[in-house]
Amino acid sequence: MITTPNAVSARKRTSIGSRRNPEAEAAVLAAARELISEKGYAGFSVEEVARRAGAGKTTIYRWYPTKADLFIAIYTMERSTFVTVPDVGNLVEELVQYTTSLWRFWSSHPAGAALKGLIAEAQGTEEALGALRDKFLPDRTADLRHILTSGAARGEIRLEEVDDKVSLWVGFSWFKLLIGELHDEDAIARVMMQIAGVPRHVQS
Amino acid sequence: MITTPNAVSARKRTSIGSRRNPEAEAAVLAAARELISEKGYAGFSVEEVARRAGAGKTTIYRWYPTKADLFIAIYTMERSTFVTVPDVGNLVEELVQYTTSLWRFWSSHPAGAALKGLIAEAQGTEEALGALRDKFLPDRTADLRHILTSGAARGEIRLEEVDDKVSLWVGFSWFKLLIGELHDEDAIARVMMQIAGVPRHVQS
Amino acid sequence: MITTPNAVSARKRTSIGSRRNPEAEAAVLAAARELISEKGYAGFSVEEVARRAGAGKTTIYRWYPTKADLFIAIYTMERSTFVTVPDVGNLVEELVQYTTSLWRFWSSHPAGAALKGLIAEAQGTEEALGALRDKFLPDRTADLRHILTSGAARGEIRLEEVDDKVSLWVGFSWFKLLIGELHDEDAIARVMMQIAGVPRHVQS
Amino acid sequence: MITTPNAVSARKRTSIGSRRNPEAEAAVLAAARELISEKGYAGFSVEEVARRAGAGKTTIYRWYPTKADLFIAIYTMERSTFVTVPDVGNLVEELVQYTTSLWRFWSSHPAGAALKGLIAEAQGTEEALGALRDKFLPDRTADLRHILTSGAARGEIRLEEVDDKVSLWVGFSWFKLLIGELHDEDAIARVMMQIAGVPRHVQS
DNA sequence: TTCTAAGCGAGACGGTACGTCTTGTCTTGAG
DNA sequence: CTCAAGACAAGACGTACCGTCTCGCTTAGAA
Repeated sequence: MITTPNAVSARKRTSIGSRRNPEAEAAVLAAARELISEKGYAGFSVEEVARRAGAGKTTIYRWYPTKADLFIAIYTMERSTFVTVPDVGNLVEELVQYTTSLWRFWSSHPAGAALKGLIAEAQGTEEALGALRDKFLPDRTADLRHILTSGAARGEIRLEEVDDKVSLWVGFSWFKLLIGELHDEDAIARVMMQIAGVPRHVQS
Repeated sequence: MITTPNAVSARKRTSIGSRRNPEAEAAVLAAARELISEKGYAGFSVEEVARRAGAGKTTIYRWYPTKADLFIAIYTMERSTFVTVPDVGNLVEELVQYTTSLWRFWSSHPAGAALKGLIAEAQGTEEALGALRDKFLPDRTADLRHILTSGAARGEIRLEEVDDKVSLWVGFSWFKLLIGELHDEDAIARVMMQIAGVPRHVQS
Repeated sequence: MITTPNAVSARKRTSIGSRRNPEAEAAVLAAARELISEKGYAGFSVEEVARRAGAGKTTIYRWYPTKADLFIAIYTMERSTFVTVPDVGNLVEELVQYTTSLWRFWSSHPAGAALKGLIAEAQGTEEALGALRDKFLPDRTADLRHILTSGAARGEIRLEEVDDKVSLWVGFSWFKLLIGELHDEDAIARVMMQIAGVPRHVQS
Repeated sequence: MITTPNAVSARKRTSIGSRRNPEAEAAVLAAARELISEKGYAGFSVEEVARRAGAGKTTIYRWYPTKADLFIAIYTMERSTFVTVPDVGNLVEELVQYTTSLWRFWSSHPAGAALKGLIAEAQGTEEALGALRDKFLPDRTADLRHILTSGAARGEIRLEEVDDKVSLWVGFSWFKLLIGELHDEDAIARVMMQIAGVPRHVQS
């Protein structure tokens, strides 16, 4: 495999003293992002990232001791930019908007592949599982939890249900992500009503 | 690495002519089962399975061209024996029983690890994804679909909702499996009510 | 196969930075030497060399992209030490001494097996053939050529004959090596006279 | 690799009872011949021969316990047809003609590759070496020996020299074969004079 | 200023696994 | 007893990554 030098990899980068070189960090992340969007989770390797970024493997391992950390970093890179939290005062509507924007984010950015990689990685090592469950999940579901809690405050659902609804929502979205059915956006509206607990006769 | 001979590996097995040797097949499956329950998805390799089973790698690849196929085989080995489909005439109750028995199956047998491995593998290769989505999933959700369809026949839910409820249920269960929270059996009852769509005031 | 640790394999060797570790190189060569003298050309595998040397296969392939290169390295390791170029001012005498010392070298060191391996390997792959013909042969026949050229300078043979005599000599020596008749040292004197072109009546 | 079925492989051949089926034998030899001329010594495998010939591997191993035996069979198949023993009453001339015809035979038929394979194989196993030295060589040098003996009878060389000259001749020819220089036919005349021992002043 | 501490690229190192290939043995079932 | 077919154990092939290590360089800030 020939190293594909590109705009990203500023060649002949070097140390800028006894602290991190943000250029190097950016190059690594960009290369990782590029690689995972090109080849997916398979075909993603630290070796190749280093090659493309023109970085030493050590440099990468210094910042991201685990592949999971790297995936999280790729994921986090852009998430906040693209996914917005709607505030329309209606639970189902908010869930639908939020889910739709997230699924589109997963589809259109390396983020989807990165999350798949993170989940897959978590099945392999205990640390990765910990990172996923205890660090990634709480952070990434904060918005969702906020939406649900607001709904509860408005009386649309009960507060005790929030946790379970989070699990349901995450499970459903991951499932669609993992089996590659993010294109099925029609399901979103139907399932969000279900999760929000809208009575049957209203759902027609 | 010294080969660890064990009960499983009937030594000095050989060909029984121009068709499969069931002994060899059994030894391979047993070794695979054992290995995945010991070391999990990481640390599972065809190489090691062959070593333990006293089988040639070719033999394994002959039957299971993909790791995914092997995971499915391990999973299928015992599933039917352990997971039974309840028939009590009440949707929530049936879902709770079914889910509980499945979660316990995942927890107590290599099956859980095998399924995690299958899902992880599916993130890596296109074939594995196909096997998971188009072969494994339809088969393995048939029982669930039956439970839901029966409930619809009794008028507990509407028939059009079945597909989405299957997705919700699978998503939820996979999620708990993937983040290692199968021990949280209390959630089952609450979430099954939610999935079944039992009105809020009844859920108390 | 249980790894047989031996004197050769300095355990727990590691990198010494971004350049070759001569210790590792030595261990590989020693293991290869040992292996070929033990098991011959068949039974020589990079895998086993790596095992014995306590080296990664990659390490070996890094230096010796082809088995042929490895054979050449083994051969070259000691050749110069053991085979000396005589200088007695008489062509036949020099050829006899040189041939005898070379045959004994082939008999008593892994070198013989290595050369046989190199020749056999060259029948299999084009690169090996190239290495043998264009790299190995010219180098290794330089001494012989020198002996013959000196003889020509003294008028014992004609200069135009040197190339053919080299071919004759190499052919004869390889032949004896390849069919395992290096013990037949009596033939040396007779054949060297023939190659040198000593008239028949003198040969009695 | 896709099996290339061809005219050679009589499909759906079967046993003709309790003795060898000459059709099968022919198919095996033809396939072997074809294979070695196509891919050379490397890329020659019993497996592939069986595939092409539509023969069972067992069948091949029954007749040719060693690869060497198979090579000899391929070689012998055509040798007698193509190489003729000249009889012109002049040693050098006979040697030149004989050598030329043999080199051309090696170049233009699978025979050359087969002989290279046989020699290479002989470096690997003791049986192959035995077959080469004790069975193949005496047979195949009978003609040459006859030529030389006749020359001795005519007084051109001495009878005691025959053995050494055979070695010289075989060594030289093998050498040219093994390093792939059979095209160098000019060398033949010069070297045959040398082997025949024609005095220098005549060689001009 | 000089020294120290860390970051950085490069890439060698011992390993492990991959999926393919070949070897020589074995058995069946048909003839 | 022969044959085609092909399963089987074994293990080598050459490639790809893993995560660790050391080198030799660069720079910033502490002494």
